[in-house]
Amino acid sequence: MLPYPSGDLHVGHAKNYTLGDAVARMMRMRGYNVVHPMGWDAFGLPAENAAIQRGIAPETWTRSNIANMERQIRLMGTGYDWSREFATCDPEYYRWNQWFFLRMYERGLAYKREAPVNWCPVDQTVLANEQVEDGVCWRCGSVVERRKLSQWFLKITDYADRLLAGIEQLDGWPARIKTMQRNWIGKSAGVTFSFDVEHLDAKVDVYTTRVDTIYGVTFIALAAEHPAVERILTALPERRARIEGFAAELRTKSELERTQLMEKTGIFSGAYAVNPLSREKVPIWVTNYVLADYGTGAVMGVPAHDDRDFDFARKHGLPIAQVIAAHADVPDAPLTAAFVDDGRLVASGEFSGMTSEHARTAIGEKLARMGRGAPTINFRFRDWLISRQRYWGTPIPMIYCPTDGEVMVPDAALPVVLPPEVEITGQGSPLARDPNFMNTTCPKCGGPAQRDPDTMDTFVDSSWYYVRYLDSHNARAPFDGAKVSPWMPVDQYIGGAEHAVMHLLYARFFYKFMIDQGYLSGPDEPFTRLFNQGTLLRNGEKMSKSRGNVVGIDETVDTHGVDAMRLFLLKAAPPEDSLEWTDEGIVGRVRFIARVWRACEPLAAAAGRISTAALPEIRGEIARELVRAVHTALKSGTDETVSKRFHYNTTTARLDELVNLLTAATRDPAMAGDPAVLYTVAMLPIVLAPFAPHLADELWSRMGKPNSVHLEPWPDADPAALAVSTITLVVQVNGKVRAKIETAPDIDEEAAFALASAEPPVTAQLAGKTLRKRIFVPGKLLNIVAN
RNA sequence: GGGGGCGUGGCGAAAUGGUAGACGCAGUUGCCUCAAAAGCAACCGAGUGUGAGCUCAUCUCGGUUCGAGUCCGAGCGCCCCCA
Repeated sequence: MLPYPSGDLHVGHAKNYTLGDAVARMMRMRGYNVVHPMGWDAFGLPAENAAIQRGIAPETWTRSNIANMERQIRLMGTGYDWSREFATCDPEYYRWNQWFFLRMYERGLAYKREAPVNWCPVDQTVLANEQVEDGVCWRCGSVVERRKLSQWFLKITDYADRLLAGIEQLDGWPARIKTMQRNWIGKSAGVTFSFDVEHLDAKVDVYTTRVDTIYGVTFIALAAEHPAVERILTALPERRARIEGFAAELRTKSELERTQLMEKTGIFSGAYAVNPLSREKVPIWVTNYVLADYGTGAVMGVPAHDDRDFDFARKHGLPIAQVIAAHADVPDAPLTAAFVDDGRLVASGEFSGMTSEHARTAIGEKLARMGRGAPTINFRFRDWLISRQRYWGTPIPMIYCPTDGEVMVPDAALPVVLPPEVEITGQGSPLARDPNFMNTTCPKCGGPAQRDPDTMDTFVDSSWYYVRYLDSHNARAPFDGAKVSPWMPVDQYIGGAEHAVMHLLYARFFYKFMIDQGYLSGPDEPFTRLFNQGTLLRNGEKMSKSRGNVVGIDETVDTHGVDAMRLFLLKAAPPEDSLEWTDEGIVGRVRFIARVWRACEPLAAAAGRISTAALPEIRGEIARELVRAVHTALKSGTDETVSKRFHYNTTTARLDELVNLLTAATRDPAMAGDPAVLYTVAMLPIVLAPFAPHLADELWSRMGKPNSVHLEPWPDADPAALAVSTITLVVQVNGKVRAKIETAPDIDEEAAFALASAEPPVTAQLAGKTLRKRIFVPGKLLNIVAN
């Protein structure tokens, strides 16, 4: 885990930690070597906001939050290995962010370019595409603006094919996360080809996946920022004022407004393009719904076969030419909506009559022979923009020299340390205002030079931390490949679905890079299994500070105790579901703990003297049921862990049944001193250990055991203990239950039928009917079919 | 619009083609107590019957099957992702 140290934890956080802790404890008890580390994703905006609002230095604020959160996480009884702890704001950690950046720079995977970027006006910084959700900032929710700035990017698109192909190997990941990643990467196969602009020595490249609709092009839509716009305006100066006005208005709009909210509008540029196949002249429009940095920034408008183009053509009175039909004949009725399915080509010259699929190949080849186009693979996602105009992050280790230009900070000069005393106002880049930081010397020529004033996206920090945990204190390298490789990949990753296309994509990219560079060896996917936890709700809403519905860990532990909190979080719902917090529900777990205590504590000393290596002597039915309940609970815990289903809500139900039986037995004078009772008391701490670690260890110590119960193995259930002497055989007539017979588990069909035939309800149902068939499920059911 | 998931008592849920509602919360009753709390015990889907029981019941309608909460198809509703 690498949580953000927000300061004060609520029971929603506890839900996540509790499941991981139960799994880790269970695996450890089952004999595995488990690394279960904890550290801090410590850089990020809230620390700067605290500095602005309360005048506390980001480092001070962060360190005090870490201290408090560590206290709370320890309070929860989690078994983390604290010797591996680090915070990403430690220079010993972030120097390796800088080191990775430089290695990527050397290989052309980190580059600087001016581009229209997402700008959050509230957080005063740029955002990566993954961090813009429905056009708003993922962190503060304000509408994101477009700005053109010079920024650092990591070339994640170089890994697009491998990131996509790798998803197929991730059998242990939820299908929905894999689908989200596939959609985000958004690979499409199409054709890029060019239209000539009439009377101008200019071309407009378009990319399309539907080149089969090329004869239906009735206009070309350009982004306002497209370079051809300027060429056209130079040739047609009388249009300049209107088009520049339109473009200027657009620049202030966000991507969200332009692509989804605003009506699709545009303005005729005055120029025409020539369809390379049909030689038809089509008008070129400047529009608001084509984005400059997506594809080629130009779209061929095919109103008959694209929804957006259809809307646009309707509004501006452009022709709608149908060139694909469900059948091979030309339709006579005009379209009332775009026909977006594949079909047969009509009115498409030599290609008429072909299927869409066939035509896409044929037309693509023709355009290629004409030297006008080429098949193109396009990806929806773009390179990862990592520059942030903020203070509390990893400084970008680059220097700008008037003579030598862009120069890397030499490895020996790392880390570039964040200066402690910087004024943070929330306006502009804080580091840019600090001359002591900014002014440096060029590593090449020794002359005066400037540092990069930006810091890295904090998702860089979390892209490789899981490897650092395996060699946390290495001062010479991010980690020693020989030391970490045997442990990687991570067997079980637990987290929420909110990371589907941010952290989980970045981390996969980073890991592939690390494998490629030989920093460590093994398969190039970092997380074998991923488990998505459901969210914790309160009054039907996600628990969060901003909604004001938080239930704190400290107050919950004060009132009800840690183990009760853990047990409730595990019991109330399966872990992948959302869970509604109720103050009444936890009371049930407090009662459970009290019942365990009342039943076990008086017998602990005696129980501590018996051996649990073998099953106890069974002296009666109560004893048999008790021992069976112990092993049923063991089996449930094992099954849920081995299957990776982690439905410990059902395991806690088995614990309830066990304790209910034990309570009854301890109140029964006939059971006083019974070996099965003592055996149950002795085994209970073991089956409780992963879930209620404090209660388990306290009982264990009352049993006189010198070591912790958490060093004990979790035994496999003993089949002899699970065996039953009688079963309930269900008797059905025509599929309906008519009788239940207590009988021996190994009863055969004939004997079962004989018994069933003696049951009055069965006889009544069979009266006057002919037997057709018998279905016998040994040990379970007999179904008699008759009519 | 496309793709995916979900729909079970008053509530959280269980049941991976074989007794629907385990376990817990809330509730009802009894024991204990001067009394209350706690604890312990019993009940706790609906209808009907004195009762053993019978009938109905897992969003709706179909289908497959000896048997469907579970598998298949259509619809309704909610949630998520992509447009």
